[in-house]
Amino acid sequence: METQPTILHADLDAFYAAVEQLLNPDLRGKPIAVGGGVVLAASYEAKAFGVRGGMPGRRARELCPQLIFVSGHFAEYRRLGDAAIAVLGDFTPLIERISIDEAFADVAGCTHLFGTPAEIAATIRQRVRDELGLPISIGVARTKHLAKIGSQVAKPDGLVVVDPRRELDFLHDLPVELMWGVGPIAKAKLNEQGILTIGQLANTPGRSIERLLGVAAGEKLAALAWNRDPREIRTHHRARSAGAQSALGKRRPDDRIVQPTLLHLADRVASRLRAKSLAGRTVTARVRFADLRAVTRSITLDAPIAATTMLAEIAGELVRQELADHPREKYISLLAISVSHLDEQRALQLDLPLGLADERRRPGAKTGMARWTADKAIDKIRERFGWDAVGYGSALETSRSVPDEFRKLAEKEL
DNA sequence: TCTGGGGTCCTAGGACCC
DNA sequence: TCTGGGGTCCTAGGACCC
Repeated sequence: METQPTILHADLDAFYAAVEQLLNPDLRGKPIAVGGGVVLAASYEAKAFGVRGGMPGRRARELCPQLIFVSGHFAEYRRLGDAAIAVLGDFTPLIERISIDEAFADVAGCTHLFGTPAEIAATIRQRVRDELGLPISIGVARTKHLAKIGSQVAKPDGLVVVDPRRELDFLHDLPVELMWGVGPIAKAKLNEQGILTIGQLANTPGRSIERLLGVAAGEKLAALAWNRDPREIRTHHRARSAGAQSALGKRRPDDRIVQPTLLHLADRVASRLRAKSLAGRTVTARVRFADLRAVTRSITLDAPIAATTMLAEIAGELVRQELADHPREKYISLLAISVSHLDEQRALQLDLPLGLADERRRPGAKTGMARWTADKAIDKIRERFGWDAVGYGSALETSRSVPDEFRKLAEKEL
């Protein structure tokens, strides 16, 4: 007797655009894009013209002159995304949420209550349609990889159940780029070798794939191509890093730009860490130049930090080194800060100034205790009055190319 | 007319330790 | 003087995913 396919992958179709068309009936059936300077999301009608997420608004308008731009209803995305995932939650607690609009679920334990996995998937799709007004595609299979591919094949607004007896038949005819982990670069390398389908990949010697894509990727893809996917549903993820970035257009790497930008980024990252009683030992700063080449520099500290000004200063030093290493670069186009090696801070330690030892090297600087107190005070005010009530980096308001609400949607739970 | 912002994981070289 | 090997951590870059 075979294992039944009980893994579902559910994926809301063109989610942000679908929400806009739900909220405003005039937009239904029309090519729309959420965003302005940059396309954050496009409706299927717009995708038909080649409009894609991340594309400059101007380019999108060239491709599709009748494209309608709408500013996003980000709070609605949050609400409806959560509501859709909650429908899954009515069937099983075994849910792994991937993003605002996508999740895996394992329904093995509830088929006696609700019917076969295929019936459950059909019910979920109907309920999301009826209760929320949104199309959602679902793949059902024995593994996450097949379920994910199933939902991609099912789009838009479809359901695909992969018959356990026909898994390799299903898989091997599909193009390699449908596999998890095959992006534009890997696809090009594989295609160059005449490998177009997953079946062709499966029948290529493991060694040549590893030579092409590296050992880890080669082994992973070979396993997936033969339908060996050991990954299980993971309901609790621990984030391994937290970061923030800001595109700047094209600017001279001037302290008057760099410092306030880094302070703002540090503020975003550090306050998120403090809210979850986390701190991190490794600070990474990224500078992108005008030609979009980027360099990173990182430092691993002896003790984890979560203080805004300290993070900003360390990032500032890293950025200074990067700029010094590239004296011929006249312009920068992006700054980013990331903190990793995250560690849970015990409540007791949290009330103490972290990195106090650093003060010795900075005579005259604010003490660690003073900084910590200032951070905590800001956190408290924000708890009561909202993020914008107080903080750093207000000078940057005008240069923000993407709304903060959009950023928040992309943040993973720490 | 060069594209936003949040992440994860892998690779490769070097330092350092036993 | 030249010779071995394994393991861990750090750093920089890159591919990929949503």
